[in-house]
Amino acid sequence: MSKIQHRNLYREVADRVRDLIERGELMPGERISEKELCESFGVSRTPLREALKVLASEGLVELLPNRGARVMRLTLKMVKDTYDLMSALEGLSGELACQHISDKEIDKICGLHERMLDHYRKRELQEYFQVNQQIHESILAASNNEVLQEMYNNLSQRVKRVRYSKQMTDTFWRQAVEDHENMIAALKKRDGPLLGQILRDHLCNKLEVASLSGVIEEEASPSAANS
Amino acid sequence: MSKIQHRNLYREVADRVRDLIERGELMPGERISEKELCESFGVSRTPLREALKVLASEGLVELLPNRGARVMRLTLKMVKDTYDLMSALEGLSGELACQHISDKEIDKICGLHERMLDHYRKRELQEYFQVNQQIHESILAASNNEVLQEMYNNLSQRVKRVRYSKQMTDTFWRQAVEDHENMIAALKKRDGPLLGQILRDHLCNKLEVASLSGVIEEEASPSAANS
DNA sequence: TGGTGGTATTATGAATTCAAAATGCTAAAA
DNA sequence: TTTTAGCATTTTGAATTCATAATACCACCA
Repeated sequence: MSKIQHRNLYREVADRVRDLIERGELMPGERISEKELCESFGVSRTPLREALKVLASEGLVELLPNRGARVMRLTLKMVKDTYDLMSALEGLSGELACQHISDKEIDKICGLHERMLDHYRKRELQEYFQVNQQIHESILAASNNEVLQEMYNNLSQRVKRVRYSKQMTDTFWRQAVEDHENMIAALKKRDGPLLGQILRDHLCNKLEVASLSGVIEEEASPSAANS
Repeated sequence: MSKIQHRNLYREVADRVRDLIERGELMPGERISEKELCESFGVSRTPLREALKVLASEGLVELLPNRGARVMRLTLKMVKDTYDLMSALEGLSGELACQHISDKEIDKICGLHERMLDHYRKRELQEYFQVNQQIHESILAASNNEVLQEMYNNLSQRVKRVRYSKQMTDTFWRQAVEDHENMIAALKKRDGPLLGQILRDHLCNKLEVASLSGVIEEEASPSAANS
């Protein structure tokens, strides 16, 4: 029996705004007009304002007192810092996963790994990333630590909108796949410390950061803030 | 020149409620009556409700749709999970600190370390914990990663109210001090991976968890929820 | 006596209203 | 021509009001 979802308006609104930010319809630094959004959602200002408060404490939105809200702007440093954090959390997730994971779950992840290898061999970058992400998500889920999952998802949400333009060089890609081979081995042995180490050092995140150096505006470029 | 603090009511209110929770004037599971709090703060319901939304997404408060707010109840598992997370974050903070920390800051931490040792020798538990905490905070600050600091502080806030009744056995205490000796050594060498490792495994957190097993109600004991 | 149904009360959710701050515009002065 | 003062407009902050869901209470019935 599935739970009855008492959805309040402010939750609904928060989800919608989150979505707008994620898909880039609200750009970083862009002013969020309460009036405009209220009209497009067909709600009054109260639930919208409540939603904005929530999004602010999630780090997606910036509230300037008496001057409204704007989509949080990501500096290169913030993104780097966030990825560092995510690596550490992934490390922990691996360590914990080894303590809790069932044989069946390991099998499932191995299956994903095989599929990933397949996409690697066929050089299907898009599909590769997708399965790759599923593997990391599975490990995170196996950690059996909900606080960890909540935090990781929050961080991931923050940087989601800059997740594109991942150009893999051949050497990087090979190294990443090698990391995954080692991960699977550690997982099968249920060697938590080892899996943790591998995940913390896994260069997938590091790579993304590296490839970002051009994509994000560095520090406050005042012009980008306006309108 | 210090920034002008445009403090909105909802921030003020959130701080006040956070404080009430931290100091145990609002107990876990206790119903939060909007009317009552509004009257005691002398504000209308709007800013209070906004504050509650924020506190909810900070994990301090639980919002039951159409049924009001209550102080988040901590299960033993949640606290354990949170401490696991905090250890991982401390590990990261150590790793990063080694990359950024100045000689002067290292000196400062060494000074704190000496003071801590002194309290250890004199068996001044209270003072020991205080200086101990300052050391960890200094390392966190030296990490130069604000996202990390924000997240650590949030987690710390969540479990603050169960931070008491730390009874140290002699062996534990000695081990903890030994850890600190190694930490200082790693810090002086600026050996990030080593300091990270030590901090992740530092049994201070593990100890606290262990000592909690009796303190917190395990899982939903329905009676504790009411009134 | 225990349980069910229905009404009254209370508390929450959301819209509206009122107040205050910020912004934009025009005009006057340096 | 540029700057600044002052007013009008817009936008945000907070209180109030209205609507709706939850709770408490009581009578009625088995």
